[in-house]
Amino acid sequence: MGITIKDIAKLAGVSPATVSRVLANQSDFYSEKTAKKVRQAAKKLGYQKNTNAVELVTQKSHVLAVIISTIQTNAADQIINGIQETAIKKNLDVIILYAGEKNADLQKRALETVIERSVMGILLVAIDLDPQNDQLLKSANIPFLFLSIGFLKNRFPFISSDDFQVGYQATDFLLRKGHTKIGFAAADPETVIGQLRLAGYWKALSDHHITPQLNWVYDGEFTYDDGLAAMAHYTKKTALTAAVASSDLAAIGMLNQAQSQGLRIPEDFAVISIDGTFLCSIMRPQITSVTQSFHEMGVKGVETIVSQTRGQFQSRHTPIKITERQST
Amino acid sequence: MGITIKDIAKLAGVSPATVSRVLANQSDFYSEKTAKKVRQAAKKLGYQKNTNAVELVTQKSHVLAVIISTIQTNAADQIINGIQETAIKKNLDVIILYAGEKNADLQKRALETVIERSVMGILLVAIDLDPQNDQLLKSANIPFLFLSIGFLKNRFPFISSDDFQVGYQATDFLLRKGHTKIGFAAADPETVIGQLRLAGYWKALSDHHITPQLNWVYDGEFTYDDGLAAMAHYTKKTALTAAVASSDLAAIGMLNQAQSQGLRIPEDFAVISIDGTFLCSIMRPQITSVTQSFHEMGVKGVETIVSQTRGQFQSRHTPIKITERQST
DNA sequence: CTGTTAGCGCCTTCAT
DNA sequence: ATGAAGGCGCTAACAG
Repeated sequence: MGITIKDIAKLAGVSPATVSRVLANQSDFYSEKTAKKVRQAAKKLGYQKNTNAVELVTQKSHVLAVIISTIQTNAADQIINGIQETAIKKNLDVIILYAGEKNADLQKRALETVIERSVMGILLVAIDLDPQNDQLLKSANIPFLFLSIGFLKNRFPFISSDDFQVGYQATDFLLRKGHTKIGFAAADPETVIGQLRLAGYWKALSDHHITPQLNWVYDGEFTYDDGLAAMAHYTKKTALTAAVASSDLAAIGMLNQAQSQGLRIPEDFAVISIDGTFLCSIMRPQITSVTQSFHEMGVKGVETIVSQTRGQFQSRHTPIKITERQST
Repeated sequence: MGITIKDIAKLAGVSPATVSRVLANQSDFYSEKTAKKVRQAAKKLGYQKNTNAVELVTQKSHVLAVIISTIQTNAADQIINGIQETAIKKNLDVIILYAGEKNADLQKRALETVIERSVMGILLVAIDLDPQNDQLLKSANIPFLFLSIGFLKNRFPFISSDDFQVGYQATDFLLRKGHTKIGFAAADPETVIGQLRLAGYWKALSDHHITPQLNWVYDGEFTYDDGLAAMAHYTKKTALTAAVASSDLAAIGMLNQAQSQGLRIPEDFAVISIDGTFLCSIMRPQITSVTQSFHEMGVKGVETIVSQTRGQFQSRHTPIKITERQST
């Protein structure tokens, strides 16, 4: 294959060990003179270190793995940017693997890939881990952390928004705007996120002594099409004046459906979305949102992984805020 | 660290060599009986193979690396999906690395990371490689291919749309709609893509005996803000009735700017965008686009890499088509 | 400051 | 069908 330190050693007239020391910058273990010789030889030969060999012997890696579900919204980009920025500062290389959408096999495969390479840490972004993979993840003995998706009990450590608060504040905002008939659209009740947000929605309503009707909640899976369907349902079957959309894309679907039925936003119907990605600002009307701190999730995620090497991490919440735009 | 084949060998009462053969599924090299014993022991111990060791000795990898520039549009998602789907079929694992935006250092770092691990192939998606990294890429002796971004001379092999045709057909479409004063907005003249599309734009105009004025072309970098600025420029300084937007995001910027100035789309101003991602369908008005085959680029990219292991690949174009929507 | 030695975990001839 | 032995490229004591 390629050039090895032996080749360099020969050319520079030193031992492989010395070459290794120079190339690893183990300062104070060699003279500048030999160092120069070695570096020259390395460059001349076009040497590329063999990381497999290095990691095999050192039992260490400076690779941080990010396992991510198929991107639904652009939230993931922000998280990844946060990860990337922070990782660079810590001199870590990050590799990203896709694990599909609720696909246990792909999840397993991605996990195995990174575990077999004994990366120094694993960040799971927007991954709804299939329980059958729990053991695999745990037994790998590699620090890991979930981002963006939390858990009810203490299944695994995570960093996410406080999704109960997300649901609560979105609803509360609409309430304060004077709405009393408020829908909750396109969230997936099978996910922890969906459940928590729904609970927040209920609580906000109940705090205002409002009893939601059953069909105010229209389930979905956070998608554009779900938003479309939700709004069609609302206009046909309910007398709502506002709704919480489970994602930016769902909100866009709702807006488009509303528009095609001749509804004015926000006069006839107000929508607040959850996420607050750039989509909210480029749509017309611009979409009011509960804005999550995706970038910060990435930053904190890396910092947490780096901070310790063993043991469970403490789960945490990143801030959320209401960004008022034109759809409410 | 972890469990090794030696541990399994001991537990199963066989030699490490046998364990290796069983676990690598080298059929016909062992009896079913011992195989069963070995597999049982492996599972019981929670064995995870050490890929570093495997690749070190076999000098082979089944990891395909994707180096990608910071995502500007959602085109990259489609490419990655194509890559992922195809890679799975070929039993390859794919890892994705970010290389920032025109950042020679990050590019270099990403390249080194994957080269040092001697991946079996490198796909460079939307990467405008800094010339100082050319040598690194070439000398690594790893099959590679650029996706989505092409080159003028034969610098490197690539798969992309025919960007001259992209510019030509976008313009020609507007021409056939009856427009004679057509702008070309927000493309980066420093990129090959920008240059080719501009050339196509000119040619289409000249084929219709139209001489474009200098300020019909408004440079940018394919962004939303560039679209905004371009439209502001056009309405103030020109008498255009239509324009080609360099990307979906740029088109959205143009539309929003037009709307805020009270222009009707497409009656007062028509826009055709380049890319054709989902953004085109969720915007109102929906945006007519030159639609690229991003998914196919990913598929073909993997297939090409897998097809051979040495030598330069043949550059190719993937199809483009006009998708007419509401903005023209 | 530098060379020698002994592996890291695995695969792969070569024997048996 | 299985075991023993050597080595992939590199680092980390241990000597000097």
